[in-house]
Amino acid sequence: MSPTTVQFWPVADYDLAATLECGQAFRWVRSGAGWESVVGDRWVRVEPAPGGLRASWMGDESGAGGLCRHLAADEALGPILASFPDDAPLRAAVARCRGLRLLRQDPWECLASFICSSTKQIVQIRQIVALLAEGWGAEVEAPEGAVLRRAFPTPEVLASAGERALRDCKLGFRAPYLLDAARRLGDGRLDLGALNGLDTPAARAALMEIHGVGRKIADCVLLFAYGRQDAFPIDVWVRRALSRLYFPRARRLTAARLEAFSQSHFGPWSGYAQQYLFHYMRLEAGRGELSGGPADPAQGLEALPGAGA
DNA sequence: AGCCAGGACTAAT
DNA sequence: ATTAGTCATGGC
Repeated sequence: MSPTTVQFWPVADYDLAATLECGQAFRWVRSGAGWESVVGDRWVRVEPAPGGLRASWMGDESGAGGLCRHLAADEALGPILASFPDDAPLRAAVARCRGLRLLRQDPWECLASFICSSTKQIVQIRQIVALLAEGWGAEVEAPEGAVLRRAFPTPEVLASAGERALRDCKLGFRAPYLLDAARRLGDGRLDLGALNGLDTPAARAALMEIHGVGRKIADCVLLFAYGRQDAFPIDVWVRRALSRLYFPRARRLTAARLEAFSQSHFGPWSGYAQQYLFHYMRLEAGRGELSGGPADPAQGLEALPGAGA
């Protein structure tokens, strides 16, 4: 059995490695010259091709539009990068990972994944998400030799999973958090579709009603699943980037100060700028080792350009 | 062996 | 309104 549909999308400025391995999504695995995953209920493979991307998947052509939008291969990146403030940190970040794009993810999968993410390394988040899919995901049609063959579990099936079973997926103290989210979707206390009709502060507040979802995780969901560019997740890496690159002399930076700066400095595509800074910081500090992270994050940052340079 | 990880919650100032 | 302690787990 082999993929039944192959599609080419012409697109400039698309870096698959940066896009699929920058820590916004956790179910893409390298496969030869490309990557494979399960998007929705469809097994998918994507690889770079001259002048664009080549995608293949199981099933007919009906999924083409959705997959193209999911990958943000229908969006021109040039105007986005041109909107960034012309400062040294962003020039360096864009030079390092130009072609990184923000995916348009499924809200539930994104929310559940980032609930699993708190104080976890990206490699561990990937492992947790894989265990959840193996345990409760529906099988999908996949070619011979495919690594991923299950969809991400629905909220209904996870709501019925016991906390004990979830803890066995390395979730630890996050297990009841994930259960709370799944149950709120199941009984209608939270409607992820309805968030589209809310402004970002209201949508953020709705997400933060979930036990285990604070400002940072809510902003990840708003940016990665809802495309809200006014969501600017500040985690340890982004905090490090803002402190080191934009406030090198400040002794103590409050969260409120960083938030105000993030909202005022980066322009209409600030969410994109955030992800460029995040990925750039990890590339530099980790010297290319994306999965494990650096032994000493403080090392190797002296050469990074600051805003005043 | 000790520190860190795409945090958030709770209780105590 | 800030701050410390706590929560699992694994990589380095």
